Amino acid sequence: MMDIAEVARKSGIPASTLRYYEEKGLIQAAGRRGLRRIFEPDILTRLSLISLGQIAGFTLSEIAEMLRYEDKPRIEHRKLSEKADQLDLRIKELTALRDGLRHVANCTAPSHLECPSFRRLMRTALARYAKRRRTSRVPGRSAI
Amino acid sequence: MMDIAEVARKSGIPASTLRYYEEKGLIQAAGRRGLRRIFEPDILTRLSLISLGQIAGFTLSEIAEMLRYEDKPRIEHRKLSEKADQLDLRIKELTALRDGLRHVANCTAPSHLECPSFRRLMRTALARYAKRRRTSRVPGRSAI
DNA sequence: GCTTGACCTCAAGTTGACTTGAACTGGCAT
DNA sequence: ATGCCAGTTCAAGTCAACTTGAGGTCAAGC
Repeated sequence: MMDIAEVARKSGIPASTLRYYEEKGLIQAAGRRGLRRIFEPDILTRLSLISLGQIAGFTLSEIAEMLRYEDKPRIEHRKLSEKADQLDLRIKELTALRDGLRHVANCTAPSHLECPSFRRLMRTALARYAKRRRTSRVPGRSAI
Repeated sequence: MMDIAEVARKSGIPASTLRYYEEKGLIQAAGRRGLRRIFEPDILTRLSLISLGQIAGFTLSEIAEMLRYEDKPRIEHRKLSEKADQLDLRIKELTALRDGLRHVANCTAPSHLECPSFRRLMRTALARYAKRRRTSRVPGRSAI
C-alpha cells in the first residue's frame, strides 16, 4: 500500500495529475486513511497502460473507456489495429517530411521556393493540412 | 488580387484563421479596399510555408520568427536540421510503438499484462513519458 | 496537547491555435 | 438612394490535459 507521494515518485507522475486521473475515472484509490488516498501496487501497471495509451495517441477519455473498471479491462484489438494503421500512415508522412527538411537544410539553391523538391513538399503539406482541417481536426493535438 | 474568401477557398484555410494569422504577424494583407483585406497571389506560397512549418512541429510563433517580413524570409538551416533530427527520433519511437500495438492486437495471450513483449513496451512507454514530463513537456502538444 | 507539514478539496488559471458571436461598415446591384 | 450581405472588429469561448492557489484536515512527532 502506497500513499500518493510514493506513487508519484515511483511512476514519475505528479500527485496533482494522479488526483486529476482519479477525478476522470482513469484510476481509483484502494481506499483512504483519513483524507489520504492509499493505492495498491498494481496502480503502477495501470499508470503504465495510461502512459502507453497517451503515447499511442489516444485521448484520456478513450483510454478511460478502454480501461473501464466495470468490464474486464481488456483492450479492444480492433481499436489497437486501427491505431497501428494510423501510426503507420503518420510514420510515412513524418518520414517524407524529415527527408524534405533535410533536403532543404542542405540545399544551396538561392531560394527554397525555387527548389522543385521543396515545392513538391510544400504542395503535399498544404494538401494534407487542408484535408486534416476538413475532417475536423482535434484542437490541442498538434502535428508532431 | 484576392479577397479573403478567395484566399480561404484556394488555401483551404478559414477566413477567421487568416485574420488570426495576420494578427499574429504571420501574414500581411497587401492593402484594403474599404475595410476589406486584399491579398496578393503569393500569400498562397506563404500559407504553404506556414502549414509546412506546422506539420513539422514548429509553433506559430517559431514560424512567425522564421518568416519575418523584415529580414530575408530565409529559413535557418540549423533549425531545420535540428527539427529533422527530432523527427527522426520520433519516427523511431512511433515505429516501435506501432510494432508493439500490432503485436498486442494479434497476441492471443490470456492477458496482455502477461505478455513479455507487451510488458517491455509498457516499461519503455512509462520511462519515455516520465522523461518527457521531467524535461518540461509543452502543454497542448500531444504525443502523436 | 500542540505544532507541523503532507495531504486534501474546489475553483480558477494555463497553453496554443483557433472559433464564435454581436454589433458594425461599406461597395455594388437594383 | 437604398438595402443587401460579405466583410470587418473585438471580446470571449473552446478544447485537452494539466497546474496552481487558497484555505482546510488530520496523523504523527515532540
